[in-house]
Amino acid sequence: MIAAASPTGTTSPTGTTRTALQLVQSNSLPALVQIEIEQLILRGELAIGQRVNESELAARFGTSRGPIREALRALEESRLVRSEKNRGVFVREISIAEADEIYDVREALDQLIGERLAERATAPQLRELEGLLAQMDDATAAQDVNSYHALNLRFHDLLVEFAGNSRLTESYRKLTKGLLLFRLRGLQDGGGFAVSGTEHRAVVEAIAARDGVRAGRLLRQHAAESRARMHKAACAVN
Amino acid sequence: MIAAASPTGTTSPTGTTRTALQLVQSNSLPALVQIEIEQLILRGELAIGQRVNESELAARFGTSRGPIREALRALEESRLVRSEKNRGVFVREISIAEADEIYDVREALDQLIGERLAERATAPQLRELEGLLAQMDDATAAQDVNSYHALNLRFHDLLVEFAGNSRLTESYRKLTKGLLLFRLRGLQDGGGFAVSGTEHRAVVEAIAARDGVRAGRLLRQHAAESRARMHKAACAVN
DNA sequence: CGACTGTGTATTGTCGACAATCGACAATTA
DNA sequence: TAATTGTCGATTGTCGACAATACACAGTCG
Repeated sequence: MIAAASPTGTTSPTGTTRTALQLVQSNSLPALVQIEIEQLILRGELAIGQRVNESELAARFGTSRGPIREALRALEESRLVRSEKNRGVFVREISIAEADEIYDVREALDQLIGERLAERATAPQLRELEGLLAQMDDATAAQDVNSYHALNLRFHDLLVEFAGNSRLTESYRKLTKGLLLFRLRGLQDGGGFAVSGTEHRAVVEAIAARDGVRAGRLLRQHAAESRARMHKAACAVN
Repeated sequence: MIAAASPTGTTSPTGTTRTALQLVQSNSLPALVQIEIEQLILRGELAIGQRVNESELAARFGTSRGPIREALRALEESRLVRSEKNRGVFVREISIAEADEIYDVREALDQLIGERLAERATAPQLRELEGLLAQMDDATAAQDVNSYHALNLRFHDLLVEFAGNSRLTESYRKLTKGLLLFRLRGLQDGGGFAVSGTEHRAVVEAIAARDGVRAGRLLRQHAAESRARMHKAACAVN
């Protein structure tokens, strides 16, 4: 599973689930609602391009429309929805041109991530990454696309997390979330299964070798390959 | 002056002021309020760290608290304010460590900007940049710090705009806005007056020569120098 | 004298209600 | 018939009111 979305930006690093008490005390209702709606969008329960009905959401969450509207405004700021005056808010959809723009930025950030990781990654973190690689190999062997996809997301999320720059993490996450809104959802990463495996391993090796420029270059290339796969898959459909 | 903040992200490219009719029709009240509050923060009329009073703002803008709250939630998402439950929202302040994190990302983006500019900048755009350089020389000669600062902001804003990637523009703007929340406001760019001049000129020359790697490297260095100046200024104070 | 407790006020959090607007469909007219 | 206009239901935009909470301050007790 992807790291839990947190409107305050403070994601619990260890992935520990806080008690409901803490959660309701720290986060306000609009913030909770925001997380919930974001999940709805990212899971595809709210279809891309679909209009979001405020009253309906309010009824669903058992609140009034006020908190819902606040949450939607936040989601608009993070570009997950778009809002048309007097018409409502819609789940945002991005074109391939826009996905390209995102990839352009993402590649640059990926390079930075690689460089920083090579400097800062600790031994336990490296072990965790390698553990993930092994799991991904298993998923590949079993041809389990869903597991692989989840592991892949987690892998990249850990990479940026371990880079140790919260702003970088935030920017990167926002970008990747946007990528999930691509019209042709499902082929964001057109089944680049086995290929990714070796690429991932090379990245981790470069990090372990403390070779920043190589890690950066490899991670950037990896993002570029992902983009290329997206193009290929998109062309195959169109 | 810095490019007008637009909560929808669609900044008018030519800088044409739309009619009030269009503005009130396209942008909803919370969006307008958001722009207004953001300006208040960026101009320093709302002091860094200060609590923002919802009722007060509502009275000031002649609305109820609803739209104010929506605007504040959006500003929270863009990290210009932080919100504490049942206590209110505060204008965010960033430490030097956080500024460092932002600079880390900004440097990477600046490099990307330089590369893209060298590919895409048109002749008129180059002329506009050179015109700005001349104006900045004038400001330097007149020792007019305020004008220089405004021109400098505009220069960098044009650079990212001309790079022709809206997502990049958005990310970059959000980052630079965050930088303005640095505790020691005023010395974000510790008076690197004349120095910047030659750096800027070198960047524009590299772009004009269509040398992407050089433009990227120079622009990244320029950001690094800016960061260094911030550190120097901060140390001088502490 | 210091710490604790209980009030009062200011502010935020949430809600339900009403006005404004939009889109669709029916009615009208040339 | 086709285009225009009028009307209606649904949904959003905004508001004022009330509840919940936090903070400051006075009062009390050891």
